Amino acid sequence: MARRPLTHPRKCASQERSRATVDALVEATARILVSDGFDKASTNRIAQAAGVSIGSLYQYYPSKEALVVAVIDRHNRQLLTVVRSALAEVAALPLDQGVRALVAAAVEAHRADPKLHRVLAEQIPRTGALEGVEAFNRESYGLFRAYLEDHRDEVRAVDPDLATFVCVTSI
Amino acid sequence: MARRPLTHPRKCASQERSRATVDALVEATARILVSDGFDKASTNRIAQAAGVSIGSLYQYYPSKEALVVAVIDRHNRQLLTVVRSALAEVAALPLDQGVRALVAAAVEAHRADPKLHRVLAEQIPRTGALEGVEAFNRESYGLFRAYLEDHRDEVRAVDPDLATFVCVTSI
DNA sequence: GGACAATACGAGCGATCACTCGTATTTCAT
DNA sequence: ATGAAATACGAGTGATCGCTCGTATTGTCC
Repeated sequence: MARRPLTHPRKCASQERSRATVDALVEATARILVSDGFDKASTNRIAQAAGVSIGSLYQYYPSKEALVVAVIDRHNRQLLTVVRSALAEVAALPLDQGVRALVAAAVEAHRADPKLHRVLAEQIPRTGALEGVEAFNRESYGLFRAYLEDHRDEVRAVDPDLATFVCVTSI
Repeated sequence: MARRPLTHPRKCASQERSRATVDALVEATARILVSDGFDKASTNRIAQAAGVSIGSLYQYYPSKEALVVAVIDRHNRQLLTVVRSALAEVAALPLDQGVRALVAAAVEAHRADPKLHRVLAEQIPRTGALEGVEAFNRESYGLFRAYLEDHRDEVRAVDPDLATFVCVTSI
């Protein structure tokens, strides 16, 4: 049977030292993905850029795909905290101002590293990291939905949140 | 000095046989680019898919990039004939109907092989095929501009053509 | 039919890839 | 202090990459 490459971390880092190693690996992976793209991001180069031996890399991630998935997860977590805090800040504002502020925040968030977002989005199908991404989308959707229902003044449809995310994502 | 890879065909095919070889190579390159993407499209596999030896491939194209450029050029030529005939068909219509028909034609044209278009667009910067693409854009722009000036009824700006192309392209 | 160019062929080269494994070093509970 | 577990290391493996080059085949012209 054709084995699809493993995409889960191999072991969790229990000591301080190894946690630093894992962080360096994920960070270096993101950096190389941005500067060179997925296929030029060889495991050897990632390890070198992270200041970590190739052996240590494979001690924590069983494949190149697993590393990319780790970057995707981290990116999702970061985005989610941004979304959460943005919605919290806006919760009390009237809807039109609130939406305006949210769009501004989203654009700002994506201006941080649009290229990373693009590269990661391209690799989602290849790595099969759909579950995590969908969880992210579900939570964002739920939060925004709650915000909308708190301000059920001028509700036209419940689609706009999705539309907004699609737009921002494709930027 | 760092040599950038050559992107021009190595020699022109003078006999019938070799023209068939070149056609098969470009066709196979397009097919593999669509199905597997740029980096999985190895020259060995392209040659095999074209039913051509690897040696013959390098007799006509000095590099993998040159092959991709050939595919881009062919794609541009095909698109240009579509644009030309669409504008010719629409020349007599009033502006609003004409634009509508043009947009429909553009969408239809891109539905033919959107994935090829996407892959090629991604490789344009890497291959430096900008000249040809810009020539294509210039000609399209010129043709559309002429159409607009023939119907200078409701002209708001001359930008719309560019905007239209950007939109359609990104689809 | 003979000579010469055009075309086609594919084994193979060096580089790089993702990845393994045996070994050295560090951490930490005892 | 000590021994086991955790961590780090990097040379090395087989596969594949882009690409070269010597050779065989086909077409053209006299």
